[in-house]
Amino acid sequence: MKSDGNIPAPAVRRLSLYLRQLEVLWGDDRQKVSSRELGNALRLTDSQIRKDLAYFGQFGQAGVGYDIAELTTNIRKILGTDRTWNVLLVGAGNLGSALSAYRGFAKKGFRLVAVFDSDRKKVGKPLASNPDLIVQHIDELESQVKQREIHLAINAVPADAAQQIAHRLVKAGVKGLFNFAPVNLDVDSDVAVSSVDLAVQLEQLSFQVSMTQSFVESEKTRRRRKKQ
Amino acid sequence: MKSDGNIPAPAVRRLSLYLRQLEVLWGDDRQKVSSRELGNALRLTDSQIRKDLAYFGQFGQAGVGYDIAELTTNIRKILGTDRTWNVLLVGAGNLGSALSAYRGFAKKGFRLVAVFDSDRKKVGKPLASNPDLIVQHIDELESQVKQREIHLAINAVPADAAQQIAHRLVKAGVKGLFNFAPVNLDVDSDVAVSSVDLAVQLEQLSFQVSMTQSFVESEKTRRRRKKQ
DNA sequence: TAGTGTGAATGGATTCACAGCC
DNA sequence: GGCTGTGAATCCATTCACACTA
Repeated sequence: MKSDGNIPAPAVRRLSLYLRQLEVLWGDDRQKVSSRELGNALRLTDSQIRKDLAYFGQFGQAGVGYDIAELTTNIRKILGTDRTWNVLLVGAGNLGSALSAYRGFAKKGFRLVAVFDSDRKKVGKPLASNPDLIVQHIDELESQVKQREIHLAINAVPADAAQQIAHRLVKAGVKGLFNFAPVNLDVDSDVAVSSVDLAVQLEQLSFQVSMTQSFVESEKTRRRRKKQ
Repeated sequence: MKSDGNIPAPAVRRLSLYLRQLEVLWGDDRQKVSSRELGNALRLTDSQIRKDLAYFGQFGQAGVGYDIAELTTNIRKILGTDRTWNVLLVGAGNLGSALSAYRGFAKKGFRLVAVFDSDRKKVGKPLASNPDLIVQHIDELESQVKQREIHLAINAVPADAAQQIAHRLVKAGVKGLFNFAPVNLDVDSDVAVSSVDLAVQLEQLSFQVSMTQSFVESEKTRRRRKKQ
């Protein structure tokens, strides 16, 4: 594998999509795939896929394409998912609870090993949506991170607590934060943060829908109808 | 407001972040803010913020900055969130259920008005995490979309059903899809799609964490310790 | 012939730098 | 003096086009 000669972030994001598609092809018992075919499936150009992969090494065979099993293995290595990651969850509310039940994580090698909450009423009880996990009090956080070698955390606490929890997680030694609170987390530069703001996603849809001419027109006629 | 003279997608994404920060400032009873100050809070350059806003109009005052209330109103208009959007949810599983309870949507003017599932055991019952909503059978989808003027949908069904549901939603008249399934949805080009793949987000963290030298080093010594 | 890997060309987005305004 | 709005310059990502290989 090539060394990190400054790889574009968009390329890394697409790597995950390539992997997802390769897993589909693998399930279809396919052996080889070309950049063209991958591109068609993902609505990307073939040259982009070749360029992205070339950042990391030479995985293809001219005239043949890429070996699906081999490329899958290689992308997993690149993404660091050729191992199991222990993950902890902070926040046993609705969202946290749902995330703990999400099967997709385990499929990719992410193992949820601990759940924390500050609410004493929840502590000591199993999670409804995943009874294997007993909620621990947030003050157990630091010791558990060390004992169980946890490097990744999902932060599913309310917005007003998110920054403080992030700080504690980082101080405890967590290296990557998956943040659901609608705030910009401030952390050391050697800690990775990936944020999903659910409301922002809907806002983006709102923008795109509002832009499309067909929608604008239909809204106009709707309002005309109402006035009458 | 300027007409759509081809606006960069990244600029639109940042608009949501500006809005989020403006709401914080508004809560602090602030009147004005400069691009510099906004930039510091969001870790962006001041010129980027000015350029982004300039795509849509002239909202600032030289020497003074931007009026917080005014800019907030303007960005809401741009994003199309100066109105209420009716939203439906498909999939009353763990994730869908959690999403239905998420307060953040309502705060931004997104009103969840219907929930659908194919499981007859769930139909007719209220959602545990949001008892105001009664789960309807998926076959009610088409009529409800029309009757209740629903333009946005959250798709929280399993991966193998996601494409089929997306197709039905679009055919029923939904114009924007918020997709949680780990698949590339194929829809008409006038329909907006915004996808969040939770496992992909963790994969990206895994990559970033694996890259940092400090992590690589600590893993090496950990393995050494284990061998002894 | 089919398809990769990659330098060169293009296209976009970000930053710079400054005129103009409060 | 402080700050916006914006062309120009720079930086980065994507696409093109083709030499090369199986």
